[in-house]
Amino acid sequence: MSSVVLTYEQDFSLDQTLGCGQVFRWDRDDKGWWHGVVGDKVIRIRQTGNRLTFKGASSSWISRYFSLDIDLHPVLASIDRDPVIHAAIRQCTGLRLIRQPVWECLISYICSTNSNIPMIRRRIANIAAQYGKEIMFEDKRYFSFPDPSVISCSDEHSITHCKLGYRTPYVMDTACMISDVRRWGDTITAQPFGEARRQLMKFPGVGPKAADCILLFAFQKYEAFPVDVWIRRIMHHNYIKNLNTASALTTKEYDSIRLFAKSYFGDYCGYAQEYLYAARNR
DNA sequence: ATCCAGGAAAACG
DNA sequence: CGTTTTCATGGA
Repeated sequence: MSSVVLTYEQDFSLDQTLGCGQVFRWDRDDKGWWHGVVGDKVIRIRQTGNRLTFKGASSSWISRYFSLDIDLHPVLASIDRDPVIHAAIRQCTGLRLIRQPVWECLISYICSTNSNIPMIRRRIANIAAQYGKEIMFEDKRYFSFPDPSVISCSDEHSITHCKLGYRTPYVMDTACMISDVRRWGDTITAQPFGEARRQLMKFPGVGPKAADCILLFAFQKYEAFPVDVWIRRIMHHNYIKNLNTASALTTKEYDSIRLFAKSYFGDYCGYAQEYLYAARNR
């Protein structure tokens, strides 16, 4: 078991960060221990005050995954522009955007459409149990998230156990597109925001919302501002009064919301989005 | 039964 | 081009 002591500048909350809905493979027990699978690692971690205690990964890995290397104060100061976002920041103190593995994040948000978080979690767990490698950790079984080639080479029948619904062909076809491209994520990382977004949206099942989530959670492109039904409501209620929320969210309205957010909150509007989302109704 | 959930694609005018 | 319908699943 290793531990690191957080400095004041790091201002980190493990519970806020893992519980806000940005990631789907972590669970918290009643004693405050979190267990999660990231890549082929199983990690056990807990926070007591300013100390993180964990096993399953190195200190440098933990620091990078949870973005502890980023000074949060100037980020939050830049988005803290009004009482609404200010209250959300105070309510969710220590929430950080983590660095997710890109391939798993891509599939996760393809699986997220028109669903609630428990359903998304179940689908991803099903995919890992069906195709991942078994990992024993403290006498319990966990499953890594499978590589693209494992899914693309599988038969059509086995994936039906994952209960992906109409998303099944999206996941299969995306796996096929990725499986023969080595380190495809590097090409996305190298692109500026707009071009990276367009390239992500070429994958079947990836529209504006999924692309923005992937850019934010896996590629650290903090100018992304994902607009889901919750964020749309929050923005309508607090920032943009003349939205017609009775009808479906069109591409034009989606862009008007995210571009407003970009100009209003600035280059870290993605952080504003996540604080507003995390503070939605708790 | 009806509606909703971190939407996207296809079909329709 | 913008708008409407369909898609599969499970919980409330």
